[in-house]
Amino acid sequence: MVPRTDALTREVVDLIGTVVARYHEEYEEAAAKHSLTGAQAKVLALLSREAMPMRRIAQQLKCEPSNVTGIVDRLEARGLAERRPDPDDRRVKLAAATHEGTATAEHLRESLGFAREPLADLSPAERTTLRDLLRRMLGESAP
Amino acid sequence: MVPRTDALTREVVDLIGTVVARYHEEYEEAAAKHSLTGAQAKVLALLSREAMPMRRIAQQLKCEPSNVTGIVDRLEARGLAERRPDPDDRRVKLAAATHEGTATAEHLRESLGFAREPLADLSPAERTTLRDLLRRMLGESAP
DNA sequence: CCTCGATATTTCATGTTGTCAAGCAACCGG
DNA sequence: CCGGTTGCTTGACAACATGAAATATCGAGG
Repeated sequence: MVPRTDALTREVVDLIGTVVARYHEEYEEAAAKHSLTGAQAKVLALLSREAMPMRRIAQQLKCEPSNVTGIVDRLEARGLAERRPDPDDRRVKLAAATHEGTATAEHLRESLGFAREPLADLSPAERTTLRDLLRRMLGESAP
Repeated sequence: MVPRTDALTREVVDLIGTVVARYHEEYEEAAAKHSLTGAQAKVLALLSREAMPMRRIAQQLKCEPSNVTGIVDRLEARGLAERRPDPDDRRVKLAAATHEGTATAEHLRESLGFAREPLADLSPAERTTLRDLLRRMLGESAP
């Protein structure tokens, strides 16, 4: 049993909190550079990989589908996404990134500095260690 | 130079993204259990440590001071926080957690499972390693 | 085939968070 | 005491988020 007041655990949690905060900052900042909000950037990143029904976007974002309607509306209004009918189910609308949307998502990924800057100080061996620790932390050790 | 497409770096970034997502989920969930939003919970956590001027809350949250007004308004309306005059500067209002606010913040901290659950699988030595790597990643090696 | 319940999306009402500009009160240096 | 700055609030507005109700479609059972 890990006592809640364990100084080491507390410190790690604090550090993770800092990582989370910084990640968000950079994400919002990168999105803003393309005149996107964080939510719009997230959806666009999803759609740039594959088209998907509104309902699935909501699941990924962990929010209500009615919310997604508005976000996709705004992406669509700017020509970054579009709605297509699903040939298999006429209830479903498939949201997809347009050409321009895919390009924007690409730029976004590139300008997301968090990938390189903070990790640059770590050697490959350290990065491997970090990867393994994060994996275990997230419980991906199961198979 | 670290190539952007480095598979290891990419994987670590993905893992961090997952950590960030999970952290947020749990934070919002824990806040919701006390009928608080994430922003309210964050401010309450700050205030439970020490009273501070509105302006400083805004700095910590990285948002406009006018935004903080509303959040503290809602906390105040529920008796979790209060505004006190600053004896040294009559322009300043010190926001402080009430008794009940402090108690709520305490419960919040406890119900924030992220502290223990995911780290439980790591040995103390591994946690130390993780701490050191995170520290270096965040550039705290500077002294 | 037809109806009934379930599903996918949207619309509407409402609340919270966030920005920005404008306003007021209080501080401070000359 | 005056003028500029600082701290906070207010107002208008956009985005995000939820929940309830409306619409259209699907699918299974009668």
